[in-house]
Amino acid sequence: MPELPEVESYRLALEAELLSHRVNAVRILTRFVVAFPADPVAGIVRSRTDAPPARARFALLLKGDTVTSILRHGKQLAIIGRSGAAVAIHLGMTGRFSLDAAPATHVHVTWHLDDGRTLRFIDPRRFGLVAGHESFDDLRTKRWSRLGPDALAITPKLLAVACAGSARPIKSLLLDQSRVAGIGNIYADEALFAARVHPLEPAHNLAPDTLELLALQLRAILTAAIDAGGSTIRDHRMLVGTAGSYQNHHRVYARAGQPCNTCHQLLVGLRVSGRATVFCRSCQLHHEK
DNA sequence: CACCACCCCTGGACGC
DNA sequence: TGCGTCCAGGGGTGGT
Repeated sequence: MPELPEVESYRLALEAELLSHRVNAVRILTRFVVAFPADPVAGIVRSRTDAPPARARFALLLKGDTVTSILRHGKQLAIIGRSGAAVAIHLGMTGRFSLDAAPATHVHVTWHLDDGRTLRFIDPRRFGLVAGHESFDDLRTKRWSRLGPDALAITPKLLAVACAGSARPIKSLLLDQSRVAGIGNIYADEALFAARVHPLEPAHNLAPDTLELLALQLRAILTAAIDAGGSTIRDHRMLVGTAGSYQNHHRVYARAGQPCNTCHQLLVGLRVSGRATVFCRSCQLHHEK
């Protein structure tokens, strides 16, 4: 569920709360969600049956380190320590952070701070990942190099490059993190509606002015969603338990069968790349090149 | 390269 | 109340 706006909201909150704080201790409660790129395949997949991490590995998760910066690319975060170590965090579908002392289930990793607070990584479905890297350079090379340009900084030119030569439906392409990083099912549908683009339109058919509008709408919607603290669907919560409010601005997501806000025709649901997709048949047209 | 089925998981909604 | 079933949908893998 967390897409770029939700992850960026976490980044801003973590920046405000963690910067210049020391991590006294790190605990791994679920080895399953933790990976170290030095492991044979863990650069890509998490290490399922590994022995407990060696003591030195905890330094890669910032034990004894001081947080100096928090970065984001697409839906992934990097928490950087003064030593240079960098922790990559991918929230998957149900991952979240908590600084609450309140008890929680599905807590997998905890960072115990110098002021007594505890940062928790919580993820019921365990699709998320916490990965310790020796440096941000290592993290970027092994993890972020496979991602396309960040969606928040997308330009018509970058979007045109991403779409070039691809006959895939534009919605599939927007969801492909190696083409553009950060867009998930909610914001893909919202941006396509705002740009009046049909989700099944082959990507290479989009005319320059359509690409320009789509890039513009993507940035506008992602920015507005960040300003609203993201979308709160089900129990997604921000760092200290507050909810985002952008779900109140969704115009098509999860609204199949309801009237279009613009033309009042009933919105249509279909599946694209296995994802539930909602669009308006009269507002979102196939475009001719 | 693109698409698909399948898998990793749990919780909430819904029908009976 | 409780049980079975479906759905949510990020992303890796392996097959066609």
